[in-house]
Amino acid sequence: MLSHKAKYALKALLYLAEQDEDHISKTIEIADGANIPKKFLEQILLDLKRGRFVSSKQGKFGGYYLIKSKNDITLAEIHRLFDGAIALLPCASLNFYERCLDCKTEEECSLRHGLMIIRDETLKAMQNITIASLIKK
Amino acid sequence: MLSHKAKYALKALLYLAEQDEDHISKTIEIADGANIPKKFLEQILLDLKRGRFVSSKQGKFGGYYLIKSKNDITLAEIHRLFDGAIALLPCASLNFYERCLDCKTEEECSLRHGLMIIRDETLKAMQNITIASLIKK
DNA sequence: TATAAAATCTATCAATTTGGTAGGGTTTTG
DNA sequence: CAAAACCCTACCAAATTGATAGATTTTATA
Repeated sequence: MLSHKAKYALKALLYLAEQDEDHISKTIEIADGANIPKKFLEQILLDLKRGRFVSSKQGKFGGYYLIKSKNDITLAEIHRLFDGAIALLPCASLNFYERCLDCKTEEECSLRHGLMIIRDETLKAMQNITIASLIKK
Repeated sequence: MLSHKAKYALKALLYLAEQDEDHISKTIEIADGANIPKKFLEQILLDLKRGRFVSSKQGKFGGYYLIKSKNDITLAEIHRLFDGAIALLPCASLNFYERCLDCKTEEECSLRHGLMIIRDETLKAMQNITIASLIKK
């Protein structure tokens, strides 16, 4: 399941993607528009900025805006940024790999192969869902 | 990600599936064989029993055994039993549906449609991974 | 029938994660 | 120069997770 953070991030990105080109959105505007607690949203927007999905302008009339095309922001990326691995176990993960400590031998654990198949399928599907694809319905 | 419970459950089922037909496995035997903390495994086996994947015999020479074919136990079922919904949000779930409370209108939330696509793909993949498929490698 | 072995039940617990809130500080700009 | 916004750090309560502990019930058999 997605965390609230990831869900809010997607909704915030959706909000930004729906604005006119060159429009800068204030935090409070996004919070109201997407129904997200403002202070919580602040942290999320900072994460999105660190992830180079959005950028910001400070000072009066400042705010946030997309710096990545809505066609290029995928569910997979947002999931990884906020919720980490897409695979079901760390030993089957591409980006968050860790060895299974409870597997007796150092060989592959019995689950790994199957979970890598799941990961590939899920990843493929998640890379197909973009912010743009969520808008046009 | 899978919880330890779900992971241990899969490993325990794998262990049981690899035994001879009619063999009854004691908890301690499964715990040692699959490297699972014994007391924790006890709870998991009870859950698997309630889920009708295994049955048990009490008393001396008792233990656990599969009552569902290893070809019919899927990753999807184990995920649902221990970790709940497969969908990324409750509003996109088949078995654990709940309305999005933070969506302003009562209509579908903007994420729902995309997440249902992911759910379908993931579910299909997870239903293809059975205990039997994990054994033959 | 006593006893040993095994499942089963009920409670508890520490650590971590989650979903926030609070309160400032810093930077920019009218 | 002050307002408006970003930015940062800390804290907090509730829930979840990953167990452990101990008592009880059931069963086979010596």
